[in-house]
Amino acid sequence: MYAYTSIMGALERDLQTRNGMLITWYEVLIMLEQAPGKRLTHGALVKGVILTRSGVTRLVDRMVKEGLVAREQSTEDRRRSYVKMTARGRKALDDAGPEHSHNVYELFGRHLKPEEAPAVLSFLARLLGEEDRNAAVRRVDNELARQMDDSSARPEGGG
Amino acid sequence: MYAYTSIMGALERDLQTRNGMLITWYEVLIMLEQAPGKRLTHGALVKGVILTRSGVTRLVDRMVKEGLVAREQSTEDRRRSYVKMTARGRKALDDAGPEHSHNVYELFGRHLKPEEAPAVLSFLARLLGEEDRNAAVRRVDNELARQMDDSSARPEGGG
DNA sequence: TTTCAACTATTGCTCACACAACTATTACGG
DNA sequence: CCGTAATAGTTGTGTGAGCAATAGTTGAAA
Repeated sequence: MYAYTSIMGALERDLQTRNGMLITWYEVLIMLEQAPGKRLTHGALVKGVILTRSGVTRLVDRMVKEGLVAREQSTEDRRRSYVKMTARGRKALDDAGPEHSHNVYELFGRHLKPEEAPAVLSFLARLLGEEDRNAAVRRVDNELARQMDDSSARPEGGG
Repeated sequence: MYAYTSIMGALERDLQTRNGMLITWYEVLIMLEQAPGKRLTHGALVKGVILTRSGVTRLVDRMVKEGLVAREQSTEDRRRSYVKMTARGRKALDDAGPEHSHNVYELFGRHLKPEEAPAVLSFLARLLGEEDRNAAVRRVDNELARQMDDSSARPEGGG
């Protein structure tokens, strides 16, 4: 078990470096896309991504530098600053999507047999359900389910 | 799914910071304990821990500094240096063991229903089986199984 | 209005890690 | 024996992250 988490960390690292797109960036872009108004505060990102406030500040810094997102101060509450996707970010997301799905499939979906899926998914859901990461869990669940579908429809794993 | 790996990373971080004992240190100590002659080369550690050579060098550096392990040059091959557990490391391992088991149980075992265990474990085994981390996988499997036993015998999760 | 607490984001500092270049040693082929 | 490759470990450098301290903003109470 001590190895369990380390291994997951390693897989995460694999995912990060396989393409140019880092998984954290991808996560942020996905969150922004799904957000009402296509924008989120740092605080909202902190809840969705597994980072501290400072981590989010710097993550957003890097993404701004790459032109993927832009900051925009809130007019109602000047403590807040919204993070918005740029056209460039939009494009990056579109480009990375298929590749990312492919990686996910390669790493996970390919090994997840249909008859195991319910057990694995419900285990993961319970595992994470008690944390304040419910949104993330739901997304995991959704995407894994989608991967399962894809894997039968298109065994090459693209998407 | 993009969230999946990040979440695992977060859990890893939890495990690391919950006690004084970092999970990587614990892993090294466990490996040393199980090793024939209670000693391992850096190379062997690289295979077991999820780190590069340089990472292991520095990890061992830190552990040496804390007095948990000691380096010892091989006489047959002077490129090699063995890492050996010290008495202090031995004690640290004994102290951390129960706490660690408790954490593992809290984080994982508690959520793993017996009827789900086979699916979850075999999924994880396949997931990781193709990598060159077979040893780690086997340990995961063993320890998870043990956790399952413990959880029925002593629901408080101690070890 | 001033003051104070709560909140949002940023910055300084340090850490653990990867990558790549390096040193030292050993194995192999001539 | 010498030179070349292969191996084991170390070190320089850069990066992403957390923690703690900080600045600025808001709301509420005196």
